[in-house]
Amino acid sequence: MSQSDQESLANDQDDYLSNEELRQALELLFFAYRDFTGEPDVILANDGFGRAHHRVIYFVKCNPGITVNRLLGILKITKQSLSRVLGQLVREDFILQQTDPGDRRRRTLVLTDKGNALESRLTGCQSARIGRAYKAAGVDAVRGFKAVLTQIINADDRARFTGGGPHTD
Amino acid sequence: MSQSDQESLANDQDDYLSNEELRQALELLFFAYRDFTGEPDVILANDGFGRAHHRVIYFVKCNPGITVNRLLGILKITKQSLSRVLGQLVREDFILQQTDPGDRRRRTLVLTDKGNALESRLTGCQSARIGRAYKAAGVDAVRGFKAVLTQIINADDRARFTGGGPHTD
DNA sequence: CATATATGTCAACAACACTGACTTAATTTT
DNA sequence: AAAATTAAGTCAGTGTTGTTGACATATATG
Repeated sequence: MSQSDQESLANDQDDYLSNEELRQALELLFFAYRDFTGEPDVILANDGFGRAHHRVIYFVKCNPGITVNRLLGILKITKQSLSRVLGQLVREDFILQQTDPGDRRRRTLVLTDKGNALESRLTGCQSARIGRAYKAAGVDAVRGFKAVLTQIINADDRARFTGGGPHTD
Repeated sequence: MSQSDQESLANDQDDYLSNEELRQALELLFFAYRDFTGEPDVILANDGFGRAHHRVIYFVKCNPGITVNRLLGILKITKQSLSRVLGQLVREDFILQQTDPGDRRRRTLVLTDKGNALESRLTGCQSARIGRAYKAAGVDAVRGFKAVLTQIINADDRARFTGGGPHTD
């Protein structure tokens, strides 16, 4: 008996855990993420940027004064990958990078006015999409949406949402 | 008054539509999608494949006999991008491509046994992740999860989920 | 002073998307 | 039957985003 056959039998009792239900979830995530990122990608392309720039701008906005190392921890990419993108954003005056007075090895990052303006445009269209979806689905659905998404996230990053603040350690 | 200030005022009445709530949704989607795709990426790398191969294998599995054009419509990438990935999968015997007898311009795609085996492994770990999340969050949360994700998807693809069958036109 | 940490940089490489131009084969339309 | 359209494939070039590995510099900590 194959693994998937076993799963079918095991899940026959709970139809919300059936293979078909799970398969639908995979597709929902694929299409939702594709469309969720589609609009910002167009805006970014105008400035010669990509999705990676968006992520950096977003997390600097939410964590003003964040250091490069902490940003790497959130994004989980190599410093060489971040460096290319971050360097562009700093050179083109979207992000201000300053030496941390407390520990002069560290560089703190904040958005410039230019960076804030771009961040607003990017997050604006994503927020609008989510807002429309939230409104159409209703407040109870939103609770479920967040509960399931939180559980999908790996345990080590889940605390960022179940706990209190941003928690970027 | 800035755009975001206007939004704040407009949304102060519904706290589930506040800027902070929407911002949290953006992050949930980012982290959930990152971790959702993390495990399959490792498996794919063993075969020298990437996420694009996964998507092709997945949609061929769910739509056996699908044509190249319909696959392009689902993935929304260029035929040159698909060609590279699909060509590899056909050459390495994960996908069987045959001329459609009804319209000999068309090529129909199905997974080989080898392709089915890989698909099971890939979808298996994603299904397991979703299954755990569903079980932990509960059946009511799942209903909300699907309702919100469906609304996030662009209207033209939303019918794939609100309606009956796969509907890949 | 030695070691560890934070950051940056150079080089090479791979996956995956894009545009644009062109070809071949088969079907449909006129 | 000729013309137009559709389905699929190919070649060439480009850009974003990630990777590994090696190395450099400044600062902090032991």
